[in-house]
Amino acid sequence: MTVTLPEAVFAPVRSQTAFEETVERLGTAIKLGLLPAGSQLPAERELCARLGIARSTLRQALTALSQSGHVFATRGRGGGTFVSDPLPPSDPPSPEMLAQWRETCDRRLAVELGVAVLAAERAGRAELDRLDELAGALERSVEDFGAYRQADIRLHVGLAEATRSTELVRTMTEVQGAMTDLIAFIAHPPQVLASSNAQHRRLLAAVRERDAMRAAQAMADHLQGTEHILAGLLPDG
Amino acid sequence: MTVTLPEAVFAPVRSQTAFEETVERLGTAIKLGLLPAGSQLPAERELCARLGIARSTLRQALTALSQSGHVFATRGRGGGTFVSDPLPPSDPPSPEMLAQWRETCDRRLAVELGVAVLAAERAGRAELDRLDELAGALERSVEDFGAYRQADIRLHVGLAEATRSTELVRTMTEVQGAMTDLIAFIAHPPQVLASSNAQHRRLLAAVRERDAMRAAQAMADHLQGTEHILAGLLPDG
DNA sequence: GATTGAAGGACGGACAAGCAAACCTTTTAG
DNA sequence: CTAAAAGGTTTGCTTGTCCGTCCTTCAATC
Repeated sequence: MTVTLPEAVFAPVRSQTAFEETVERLGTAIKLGLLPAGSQLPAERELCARLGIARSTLRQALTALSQSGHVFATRGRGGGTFVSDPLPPSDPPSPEMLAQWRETCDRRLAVELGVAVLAAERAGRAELDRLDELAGALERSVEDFGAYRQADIRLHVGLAEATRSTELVRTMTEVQGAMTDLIAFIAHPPQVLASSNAQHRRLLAAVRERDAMRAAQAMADHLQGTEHILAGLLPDG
Repeated sequence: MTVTLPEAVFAPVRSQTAFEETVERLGTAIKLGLLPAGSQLPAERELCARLGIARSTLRQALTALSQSGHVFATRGRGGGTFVSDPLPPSDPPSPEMLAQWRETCDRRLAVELGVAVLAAERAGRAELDRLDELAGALERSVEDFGAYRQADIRLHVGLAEATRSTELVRTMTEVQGAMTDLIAFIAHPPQVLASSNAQHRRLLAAVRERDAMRAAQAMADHLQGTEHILAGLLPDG
């Protein structure tokens, strides 16, 4: 029996710098609305402690984010760093981004399936109620894709939080960021969003009944929608 | 509606150095048997090019791995760097490792479910046959846990390869490395391994029939075994 | 047996990232 | 008015990484 060596072992090592990772994390959180427009970030001295980086490194990141218009700072007592309102227009997805769309969808599938199953096992009553609320908000915004997308993200991230796995929450936000870049420029007629909502409800119902596999199935159906749309628009990844 | 801010946004930034990441990658590949004992690594000058790092950095990593006894080098023409045979005894899992066991299992669940579903969609005939072979090898080694574990890893990584997603393969090897550290010191009687084998067969059958959800279910059942064992032995994560 | 080429091994200079600890400037709450 | 709390600035140091060069070893080949 021959042993096929996965070439992934010798694939390039991607060592992100602390600066890059910070820009990525905060930038994504802002674009996803996890840090709402107008809200205040923790003070620099506190934030760098929380992130485990030096203040100068954090400031580099904040400078980058302020130059791209995602954030602004005011000085003096009572000042601070705030998320811009309104946010700057998002720029079109890069060619590299588009070339990797399938990998991105695959990662998303993995995270979301895992989250669906674990949430079904672990979600508490309060969390379920909150998720239902979010689904309600979602249904009320089928006419405004920006608002819809934001509520959608909250729902998915909320589901991840219900698993009580910080790692999954982190991955989920990362993946949602990548997906947002991909789908920002795709038309989403209200009918599509409505069917998406129906899938959300089925998903939440399955989670509430602690039926992990039905939740997984609902999630898979849900994700397939986006994937088919992308497959129609983009070349194979 | 209040917005719960995921504290994951401000969680510490972990910026691994290229050196650390290389040790981790090669070390894991060796421990998992992806780089078989006795096999030769690519020449340093080639390997550093493939990994996208400087030769001095690679040498740091190789020095570390040779000091830990995972690798040795011979000089001169026809020489090279080779995986040790036999491998050094693995050291017991660190307390931090054990404290994170649940997060590790959660990550594994996500990856493996995703892999199961995608493999069911995409696995080709040849790949399926190879996976069946691996399952056969697995069944022949229920008496020797070391051999069993190695074959098990090959099967799971092989499944990941069948998805044709390099990202999933990378994550799978990473997660399998973490799992190996966790379960190395847990007794696995042949009966347990036998029932594990039955689950493998069910999984592969579902994949062959392109029944994604049955594959997911089979995988979930399979993973639950380890998780229950760990839950019995370790405090809550 | 001499030569050659391919491999690991070692060193030094240049550069960039990151850290730490100050100190400066602005603004407002009290 | 003043103290406190925030962002803004500067400086020096440490460490990781890269690149290039040269050395050493030793089997294959002529």
